[in-house]
Parts: sequence; structure tokens; C-alpha cells
Amino acid sequence: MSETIRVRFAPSPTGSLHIGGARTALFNWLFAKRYGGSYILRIEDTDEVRSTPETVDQILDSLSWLGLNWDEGPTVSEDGSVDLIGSGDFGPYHQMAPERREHYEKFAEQLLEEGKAYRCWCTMEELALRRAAAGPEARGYDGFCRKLSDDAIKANGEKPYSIRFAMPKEGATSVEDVIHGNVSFENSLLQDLVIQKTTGGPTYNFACVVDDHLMGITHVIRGDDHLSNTPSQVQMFQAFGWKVPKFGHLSMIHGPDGKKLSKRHGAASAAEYRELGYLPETVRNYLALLGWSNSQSQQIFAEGELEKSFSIEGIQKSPARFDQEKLLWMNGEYLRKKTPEQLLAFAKPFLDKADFEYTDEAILPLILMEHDKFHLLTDIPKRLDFFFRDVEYDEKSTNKVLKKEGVDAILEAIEPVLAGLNEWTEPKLEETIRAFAVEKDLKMGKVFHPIRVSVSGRTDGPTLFGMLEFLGKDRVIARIQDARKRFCGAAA
RNA sequence: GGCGCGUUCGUCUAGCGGCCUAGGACGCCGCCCUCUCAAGGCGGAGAUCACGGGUUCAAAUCCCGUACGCGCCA
Repeated sequence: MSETIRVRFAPSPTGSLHIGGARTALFNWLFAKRYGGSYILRIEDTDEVRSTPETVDQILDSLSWLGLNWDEGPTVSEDGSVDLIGSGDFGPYHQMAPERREHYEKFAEQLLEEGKAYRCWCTMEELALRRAAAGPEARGYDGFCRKLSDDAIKANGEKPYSIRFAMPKEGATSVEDVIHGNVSFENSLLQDLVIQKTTGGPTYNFACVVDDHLMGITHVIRGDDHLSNTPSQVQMFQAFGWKVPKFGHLSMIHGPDGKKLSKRHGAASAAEYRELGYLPETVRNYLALLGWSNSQSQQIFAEGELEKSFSIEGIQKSPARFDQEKLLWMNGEYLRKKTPEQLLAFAKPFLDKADFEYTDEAILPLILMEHDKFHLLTDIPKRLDFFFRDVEYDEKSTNKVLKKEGVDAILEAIEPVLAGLNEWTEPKLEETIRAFAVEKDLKMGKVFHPIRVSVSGRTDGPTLFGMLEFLGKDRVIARIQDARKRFCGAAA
């Protein structure tokens, strides 16, 4: 029997989209694309204290940026406003919605009636007290209220209670995991989890089970950190007589030190990588390669190729460390595939933030000139700034090149040569400056480098003659004169 | 502490009993190209496949144990 695959990504809006969350979303998305299923987005906002509308917006924004568009879930309208009820046949797509909360209450009540769950009046204090009394061996809930007599229950009357799931204590629960294979857990170790808090709200594990069932989820693909919760969830599915979905637990992403990736390691959210100047396709491609590969160890995937080659078999069980170096290399690869026009469009937000004015017509040929050198979108304003504003001289560069014996004389001598040029073009400039070096019996570098640093302020940059052409005669000569005064001790 | 998961070059990985004197990619090193910086081309170093036992004619690949790491619960 071939049922239609339905997967979901279910973030809690308590922070921006973490890079690990982005990968979980990506793998769900890829899974749906590859096996012809639906990818659902569900917001798990049961944490009333920490969930905020702003973080919902951020998460949706990051997902959209990465191109991980959902088939069902919250909707974002033209003006950017978010509707959490969303569109699709299984909504609302967030757990705080009244309709959803009614479901959780109804199903908790059902378990209560069927004797598969029970009311628990234990307070935190009582729990702590009994745990202390039981000694260090004691673990989890002691089942106090599960054993309560009818009279005792009546005696509790209207006092607030939580609802606990009555976990079976015999046998074992097997989790069917498409990545790890079958994993088995002893039931005696499973806790009688609270499914409804004293406040009336559902707990994470319960809401998750109810929603996964109601939304027809066939494969639950999530992080390895949930593997240990899974047998409890499986038990709940079974208590309702619901079909248990298949699971797929993805390994974690670690920082370079092997510890869980966090802000401590630098950028940890998708939004940060966007701001650093990474392309969405880079982040997508790189994240896919963390824990997945095809048999050819292919590195770069063209548009649409990833979702075609993706397969469950290629998913790695072990955790992966996040390698910033490789990400940077990959971004360079993707940047080089872009046309100057595309690069300009992508770089716009960064150019507009830069401290200079530019026009598209002026900057386009410069982007072309430097095309192969960018690793980040932020490199575009960084490498091109001196074409549009005054030179900022790099101290190392001026020390190394301009503050040298004989440099002033060379620059002084080249000035009239450049001033006398009536054809200010790249080939003509090259011909003239080379001829100058030959005539003066100087090595090419002896002439090229001082000019380069004088006009750009640094040793690295675009091809010299192209740069001179774009700068124009007046600015070149003015900058050479200025540099001589400032660094070569030339008379003012 | 209990349970669970994991372990191939520094890093991401290929490998699913003989093709492995372990392949690719990032990074690193060298050379070439060259007006700098990149990019590109070529080459190199780098993994006793965590360790110890089995099974087998043959194991990175199968089984068992140990160690270490991580996760969940407490």
C-alpha cells in the first residue's frame, strides 16, 4: 500500500531559526520533494511565556529565504503579515489556536474515561519531598495518584489536577526509525508523563502526538534529541488506536569543538548567515551535506538537483561538526556561478548599507572585473568601496610599498607620463606604464605596486590597468600626488 | 546514575565480505599561471577504518565486549 507521504517541521517560536532547525526543515522538505509528499509547517507555541509573534515572523522569514516553502501551514500575505491559522485542510497550524486546544482537552478526557490516563493531584513540593525520602535511586514519578482509591479521588474534589498518561510497565516499545533502524526501549523505564498541565494546557509530547495524528503525518523527521521521547509517544499513539508514524532521527550538528552548536561558536542562526553575506543556496547545499551524501560524494548541486538525488539511505547516523571554512568555500562557488547582474541584485542590501553612493551602471562593470574573487556578498562593497569614495589607506600596505626608498621618485616621474596620455584606456595604460618601466630600467613590480597602493590604498585589488581606467585620469593623478605627500615625504 | 544513540584523514564524507597498498571534498603545503589579491591547473602530506576479541579462505564492512563522545530521563 502506498500512502501519500506527509512530513512536518514543527518549530517552537522561542528564538530565531537555529541552523540545526534549518537542517531539520531542509531534510523534511527534501524528503517530501523526493518521495512526492507534502511538507507541513506547524508552530508549536504552547510555551506561552517564551513564544512571541516576532520569533514566528523570523522563523517563517528564514524558511522562506532558504526556499523551504511549505505546502500547508501558516500563511504570509503580501504585506508580510502572518496568519497562523494558515491554509490547508488540517489547520489551524499552531497549537495555541482554540480549535487545537479543544482537541487536546477532548483526547485527554477520552484517555481518562478509558482508564489510560489518570488525574494527579501531586504538587511540586510533595513530589520533591517523596523523591528525597525515597533516596538517590528514585527516578521519575512514583505513580502515587495512579494507585489512588476511589474514595481518595473523591476526597480531592475540585482541587486542581494534572492528567498523567498511564504508561504500560511490562514489555518493550519498538520505534521504527528510517535512519537508525528499529530501536527498542523497556517499558518499565517509561514515565507516566503529564499530558495536561494543571493550567489545562497540553504538554509538548501530548500535543505533538495529537497533532501528528490529526494532520495525518506519516513520517516524523526530527533531531536525535527526541529519540528518547519517542517510545512514550508511540505508547500514546497506540493507546488511541492510531496508526503510529514512522520516525527518522537526524544526528545533531556540533561546533568545531564537538559540543552542541551554539552562539558561542559564532553565527548559529540562519538569519545570521544571511546577514554575513551567504547565499540561501549555499546554506541549503552545505546543510544538506552535513549528515547526508550521495555515493559520489558530490559537493555542489545545481538548482533542483538536491531534491532529485536525496535519499534516506544517504543519511549519516553520527553527529557532524559545522565547518565554517567549507561553507565559505561553497559560497564562493555559488557566487561565481552568478552573472554580475545577479550579484548586484543579491548585494543590494549590503551595498545600500555601505558608506558610499553608487549607481548600477557604474558598479556593474566593476563587479564583473572582480567577479571571481568574492566569497561573501559583503565582499562586494568591501572590494569596490574606493571607486566610490576617498581612499582609506591600509597601514600595512603603505608601509610595505610606499614608504620605501626611491618610490617617490618613481611616482613623481610617472605623473607627467599619465597626465600626457590622451587615450585613457586599459590597453593604452598598460602599454604606456610598461614602456615607462623599461625606459627607466625598472622591474614591472617596482612601478605597478606603488601606483596600485596610491590609488586604492591596499596591495590586493583589481587588475591594475582596468582599475586605473575606471578611476579616470584626474582621480588617479590626484591620488598619486596625495599618497606621495602622505607617505613618501614629498613636499606639499 | 539509568536508558538510548554514535565512533573512517584536522573537518564533511565514500565504503554496505574480496575492486581498499581506504576514494572524493574543505582546509593545509608545494609548483605553474600572474601587475597584487583571488580564481584556475598540476602535485603532495594527511586515516594502523576508536580499542580488544571473535566469525570467515578473506572484515573498515558481520557478531560480542571495552573505551570515549553525545542525547534523554533523573
